[in-house]
Amino acid sequence: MSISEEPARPAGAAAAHRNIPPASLARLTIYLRALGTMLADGVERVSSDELAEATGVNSPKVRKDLSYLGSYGTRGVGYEVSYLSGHIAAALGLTQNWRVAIVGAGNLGKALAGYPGFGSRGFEVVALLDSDPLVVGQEIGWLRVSPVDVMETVLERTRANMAVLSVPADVAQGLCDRLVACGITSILSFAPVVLQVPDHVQLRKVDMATELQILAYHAQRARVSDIADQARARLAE
Amino acid sequence: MSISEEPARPAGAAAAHRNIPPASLARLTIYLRALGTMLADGVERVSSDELAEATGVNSPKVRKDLSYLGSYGTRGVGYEVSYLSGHIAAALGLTQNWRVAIVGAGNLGKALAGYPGFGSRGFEVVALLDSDPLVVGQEIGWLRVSPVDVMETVLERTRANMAVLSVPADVAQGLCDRLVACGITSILSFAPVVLQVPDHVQLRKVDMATELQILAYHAQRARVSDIADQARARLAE
DNA sequence: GAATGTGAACCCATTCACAGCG
DNA sequence: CGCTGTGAATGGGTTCACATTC
Repeated sequence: MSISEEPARPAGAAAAHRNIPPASLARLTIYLRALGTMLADGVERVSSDELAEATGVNSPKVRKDLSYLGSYGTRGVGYEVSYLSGHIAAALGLTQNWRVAIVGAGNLGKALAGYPGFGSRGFEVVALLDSDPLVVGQEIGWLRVSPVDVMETVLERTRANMAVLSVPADVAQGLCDRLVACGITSILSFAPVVLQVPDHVQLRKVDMATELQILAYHAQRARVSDIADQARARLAE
Repeated sequence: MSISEEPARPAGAAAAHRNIPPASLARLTIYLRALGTMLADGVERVSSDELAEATGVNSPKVRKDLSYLGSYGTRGVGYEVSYLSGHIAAALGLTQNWRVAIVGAGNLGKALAGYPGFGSRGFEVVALLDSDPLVVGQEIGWLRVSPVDVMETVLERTRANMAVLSVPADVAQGLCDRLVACGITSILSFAPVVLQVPDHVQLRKVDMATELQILAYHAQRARVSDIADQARARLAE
């Protein structure tokens, strides 16, 4: 609850303007990354055209997306990189620190724990959990893998407020339930199953099988079209 | 080209009905997985309601999605699991075998190579490539890691027709270009950068940073709403 | 002059209700 | 009678043009 509802905000709320459409939200994270590299390169100003070029979207879309946050540009000039970057980060809620627990320290969990852009933007991995006795106790980066048995204790001690599930499909729902019971309300799952969570919990899924199958569909279509093209070409002779 | 065009198909094409809307396409892969586990459980028939329940969508949506493939259900009864499963697989182009090259054999690449549901549905990992001399030569599953230097040779020998990019951001575009030059037209990238590819290449991106930031946005909004709720509650007293 | 910000038009996706069929 | 399949209505996202501002 309280998500997806918009009960006529009493106005005057500091950050968090009107709610951002999901499609725009996803793109804002991309703009943010592009702005980050520009900032690192010492670029000071950017136009919607340039930002569009860098992120692979078109410029009206960029402007519309940015307009959901408010007017942070200068007409005739463009956007100041650091200023815009800061405002997007604030709108996304990246000014506070998010403490992430990674459940499942297999290859995927290890890869995620070592993910560079992770620590940077307000995210910190505070716990790594696994059920395998051979993995428990291993040091990954600055962290030691804890046993999942004591997940509840670890989550409380580390005050984690987000979780990543990188475990096999058959144990995902059980662990997900335990995370929810611990009060975690933001979960990113890599497990190839549909997970059930209460309404107040935000669950996002990354699914490689889905992605590959979508690619397969398009590749197949391209092949079929090619064959059709060839057939037409032959007929045209 | 030839993708996203629909030049009045001359009718009579075997598989590949009219093109499936992207949103439906993504869900079809989920139905397919659910049907797979049902099949394994010996379930023979399923209704749109049950399939909806299992996949977390609503039943009219399920029916509409399935209707894009044609009429494979029986009114008053439901769908035969194996029959429907087969038709979805065919529509997605999973009847042929896709040979996937994984570029980048770090933790992520290794995790992907070992991904279980991978080999199952028409996908086979045929090559694993890395630039690190310490990683090259390692055996992961049934595969030996090859040096990226000879990527072109390996791709040709293995007749790979799909690629997964699991490499750091700064080398992703270069490797992507080389994949395209090799004739690869389907690429799944895990690198946190915007990649430029020609129109005829299908590129999909999985981006953990984006996912976490979207979660952060919602979590922050929930928090803000909660505070607002509390304020309202206090005022109401 | 140049580029932002936005209302209006357009297009795709979801929802709904119900006709059609076993 | 039950459940599928689908047109029609609704809602959200994208595109476009242009008024607006520096």
